[in-house]
Amino acid sequence: MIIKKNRNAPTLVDVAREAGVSLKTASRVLNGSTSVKENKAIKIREVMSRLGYRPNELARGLKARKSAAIGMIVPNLSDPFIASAVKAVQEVARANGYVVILASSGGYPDVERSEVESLVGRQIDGLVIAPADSRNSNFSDVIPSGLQVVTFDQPIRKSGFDVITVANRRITREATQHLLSHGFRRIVAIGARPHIYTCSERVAGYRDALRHVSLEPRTCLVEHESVLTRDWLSEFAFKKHKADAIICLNWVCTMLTLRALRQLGKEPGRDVPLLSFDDFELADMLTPGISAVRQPAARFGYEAARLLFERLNGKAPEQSVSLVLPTELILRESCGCNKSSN
Amino acid sequence: MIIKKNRNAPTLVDVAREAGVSLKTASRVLNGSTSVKENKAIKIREVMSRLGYRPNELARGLKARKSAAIGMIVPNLSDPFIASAVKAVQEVARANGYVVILASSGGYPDVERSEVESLVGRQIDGLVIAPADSRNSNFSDVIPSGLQVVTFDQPIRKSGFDVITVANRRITREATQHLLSHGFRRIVAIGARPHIYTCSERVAGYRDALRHVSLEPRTCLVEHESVLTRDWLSEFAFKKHKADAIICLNWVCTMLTLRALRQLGKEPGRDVPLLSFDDFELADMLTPGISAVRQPAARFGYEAARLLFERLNGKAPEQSVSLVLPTELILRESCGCNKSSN
DNA sequence: CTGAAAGCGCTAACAA
DNA sequence: TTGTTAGCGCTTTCAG
Repeated sequence: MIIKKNRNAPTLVDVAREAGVSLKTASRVLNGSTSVKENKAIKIREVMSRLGYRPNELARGLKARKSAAIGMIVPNLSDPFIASAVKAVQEVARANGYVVILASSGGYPDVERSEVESLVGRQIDGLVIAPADSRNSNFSDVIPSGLQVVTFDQPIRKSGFDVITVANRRITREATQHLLSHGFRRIVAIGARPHIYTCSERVAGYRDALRHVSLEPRTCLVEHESVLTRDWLSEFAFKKHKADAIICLNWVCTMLTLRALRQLGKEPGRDVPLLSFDDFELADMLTPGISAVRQPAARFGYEAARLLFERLNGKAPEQSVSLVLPTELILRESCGCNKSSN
Repeated sequence: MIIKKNRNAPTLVDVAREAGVSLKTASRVLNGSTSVKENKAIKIREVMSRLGYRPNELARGLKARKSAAIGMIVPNLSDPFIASAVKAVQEVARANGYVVILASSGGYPDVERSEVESLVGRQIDGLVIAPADSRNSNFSDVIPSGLQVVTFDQPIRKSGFDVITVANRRITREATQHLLSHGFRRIVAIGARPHIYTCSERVAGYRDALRHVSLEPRTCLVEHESVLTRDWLSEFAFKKHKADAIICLNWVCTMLTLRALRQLGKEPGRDVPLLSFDDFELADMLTPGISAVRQPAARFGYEAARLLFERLNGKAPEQSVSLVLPTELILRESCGCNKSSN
């Protein structure tokens, strides 16, 4: 129970003493300064490895006023889109000698805010964040002026942070138009958390497409994904809107809709044509294959991290940059394509 | 380009000065000590919030010799099983006032080792790790004696670390026996990285089952998942072993096999009965549904973190604990069950 | 109940 | 090329 006082963890002082040099000289070799006599340097390095010396990054950070750590906050790690982005950020960070502190907001602005505060307290040098809510994510006031922030997936309004997105509205319009081109007229859009940016942009794109052909939009939007059940779908998509096709506005919605449809005895894509915003593993393995809008998940992470490190290295534009990544509309069968070959 | 000297970030000294008390008194309030006159405490708190004071955790950690951070190292964030575990660990850590630094090894012991060194240098208080390789994961020598380590998914041999696993061998034996019960006789096991613990245990379980009925094992093991292509599958599983059923030994193998089968014009589960070690989203949505061994992914994370924090709080058994989590064999149709209802 | 002073491990002036 | 001397922001004896 009592923690043994480890006379452990050799410090730079130990190294210096052992090598018979001053602290500063040891520090110099640690930091790769050239101005140290080669023989001393060798000796010091030898002592370091003999003692198993590891510099204390906390102390370094305290002194240098930087931690060599970046924070990353995401709403939901279970979403493969997010997982890919995290992975990419971690890789880029590592390549830059940085470490990433990962937090998750669960999509709640208040926990997001508290996570930001926690990370700031840890003196992170930068922050990559997929905001919980474009409008209500509220932490600009706790970001110290030196801290670089890059957002992805959705922007934070009036924040001035760099942002990486896709053309949500345009691609959703195109996807909807594609569905229209198959002759469907009662296309319902299924989305969650209608107030968040990505959802509202996609809804807007969907509306654009319908309005263009003078059709009435039929949206089924839930406050929270958990509402999206079989009965809900039956009630709204079918009883109310008489859906003859469905477009799901994010990955979670697609997963839930697929399952709900099955429970209603309707085969997704066959009995009910369907298109998914967000592609996913196995989308092509379902029968029929699910047509989808594909976002470059890993690239979100790469670009966010790249941008962040450019800023940290002082080589980035003055103003905040807004990067729009390309998307792809992957046509498989569920949208109505290639029915014959099915 | 030139970083502006921010006369920013108020420190405790600023707070104390502003409140007209000594540094120590401010510190006491910060740490919730009771022995401070209420009126002073109030004043200090008021100043803190007015100044937007945030304690510098680096400095705290330096002094306290602990960072309130734990490290987590995983082989592959894209694997949903791993993602769930990470999510769970993060949640538990947050609940304990800790932060998690996430690193990924890509399955390579040498990068894993370097990540461990990096984390240790950051003075993490604990480490949760899904080792890259049970036999070759090699970093015990860089773990300071005070650092608590919990491994999951696979143990590290002779490490003495706590470990959380499932009964890989038993459940794979049972899964194989289930396949046998359907009358299949040329069941091939497809796995990757045969030297790692989970793979070899599962292969052993598979062998147990076949040996029990005097059948010859037919294993198709690749050094790396990337080898698992359509042609490879055709060559080994079918030309060589004449597979009449397949058992995939992990998620990645399942994904690749599913796809390869389709490319060979064989419908997984219909033309080739199949069972997957690792359940996955949509396993039930494929036609036929894919039967699978389900590991309690999130529980791996919860238990690992729980155990770690028990140790950090000094309330855990002296000796290292080995926890075996329950698994489930989810029978859908791909194994040969319920063909009629299909 | 409160404060002065020392120091966690490291780096950065500033000499020597 | 080297060493001495201050701190980074915080906690903590140990006196008052």
